[in-house]
Amino acid sequence: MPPTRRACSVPTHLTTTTVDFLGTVPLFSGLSPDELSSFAELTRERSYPRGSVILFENDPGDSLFIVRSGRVKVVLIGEDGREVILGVLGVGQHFGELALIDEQPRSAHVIAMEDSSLIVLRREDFRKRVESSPAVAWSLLAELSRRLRRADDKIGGLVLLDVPGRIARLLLDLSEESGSDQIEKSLTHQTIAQMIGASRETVSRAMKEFQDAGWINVDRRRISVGSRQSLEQRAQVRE
Amino acid sequence: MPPTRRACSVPTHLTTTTVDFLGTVPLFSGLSPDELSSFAELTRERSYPRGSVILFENDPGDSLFIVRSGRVKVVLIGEDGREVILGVLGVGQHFGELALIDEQPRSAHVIAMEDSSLIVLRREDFRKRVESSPAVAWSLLAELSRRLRRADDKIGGLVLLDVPGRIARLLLDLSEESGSDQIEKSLTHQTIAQMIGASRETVSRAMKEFQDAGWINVDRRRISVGSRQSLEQRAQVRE
DNA sequence: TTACAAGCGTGACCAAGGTCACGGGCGCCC
DNA sequence: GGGCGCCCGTGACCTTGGTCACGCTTGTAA
Repeated sequence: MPPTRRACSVPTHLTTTTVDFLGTVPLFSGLSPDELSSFAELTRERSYPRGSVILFENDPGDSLFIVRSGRVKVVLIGEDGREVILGVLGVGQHFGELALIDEQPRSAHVIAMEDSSLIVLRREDFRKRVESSPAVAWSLLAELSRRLRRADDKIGGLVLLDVPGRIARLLLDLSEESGSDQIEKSLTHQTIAQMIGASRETVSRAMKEFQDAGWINVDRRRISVGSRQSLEQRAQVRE
Repeated sequence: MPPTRRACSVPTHLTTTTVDFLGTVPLFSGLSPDELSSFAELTRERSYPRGSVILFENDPGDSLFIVRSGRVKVVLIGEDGREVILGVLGVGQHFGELALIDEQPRSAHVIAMEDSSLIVLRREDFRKRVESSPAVAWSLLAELSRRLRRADDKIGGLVLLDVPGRIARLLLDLSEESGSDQIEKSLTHQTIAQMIGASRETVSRAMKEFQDAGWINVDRRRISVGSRQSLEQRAQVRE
């Protein structure tokens, strides 16, 4: 699947379109055009080729990033090299707020999954904005809340569900996110495995069962949900 | 271990002491005495006996709670009855913000581990404060960040570490929290098991090994860390 | 077209850890 | 003091799922 590369945009700093783009970012919904453009001025744009590391765990880090194009993953890496994917962020989503709020070092690596272009904001600039604009503070709270819920969910899933259950839950989440039975992004079994804490092989076997049961359909690496209900049931704790 | 029950406080509404107490809560650090007392007026206080459920997962929920005395646990419960402890909150800590920020239903149960007394704030009252006081918004952001980091850590631990590793990490966290090698609260193996997603028996065996190795000392259910370094090493991924 | 790299399917094997079943210690309340 | 309720220690099993080792498919590049 080809990386979403637009003919137009190369690193040159195109202030006008940046403003427009920022207007579409949920974090900044509720800002007036004026506020938006004053924001946009503080902004830099950087591109990262697929596979490049955007930030490292334990770096001090003092910037906020917003995905302008492409897709990035947030991962933990064990010393043996195994990866755990904490999240996948697409266009309009942001990361790096934590280090920026509490001044702790970065808590995970972030890696570009496709060629990606990111908007960068420095701590002090961002901080001032947040403090002076309750709307931004509130969206930020809302976003962190959402992530915290997801994280807690994930913990619950890891402890209470077996691997097929976790896959079922993941698929339901993804389809909900895309708003249809189709899951937008094509995912490899390897990636799924890293998202739910399992091995590639086990995912393969479970996915096959789901297909055979008719709960999902897979066509050229694109998954769609057949029977939401069966999946939901499978995603429940059983005894 | 006896529940911390003070001779003084029964449900009567003692505004003065409430203000003093709120002043010690991290969430409200940075508020002027005036602001504090106007806050205190919006407040109710309730007591919960040990074991009682303070709030249920999926309840709509529109209040914020602050622990005034006692201790509560945040838990997920599978339909087979297994419990996962997401966190344990002590005096001065708060819960219930999420439902209050994003208006989603509660994401977990909260249960009193000891007889506890809680301060309750209603959504609208709290919301107004947050919006008008950047300091509170900022502490809230900081607290959510902290929790998010911990949650992500926990996810990493669940996927990358074996049971002894997770215990080691937990012990290190707890001792850090208490600021000494002694771990304040006495924990049963059962509780530890639920905190790290393991069975009581496995915890028993692992703890015994740690003792035999001299990494920890246990005296009448009170744990203290002997060799921090060995624990740290055990809490790393190994191959 | 061939060639090569990713990704997938599957079988065989193994081990971490869950489950069950006890027995024993310790504190508490009658 | 006797009984009861918790907690902990430990052995015997068994299941889930990780690991290894292949070989097959498919998509992409020369």
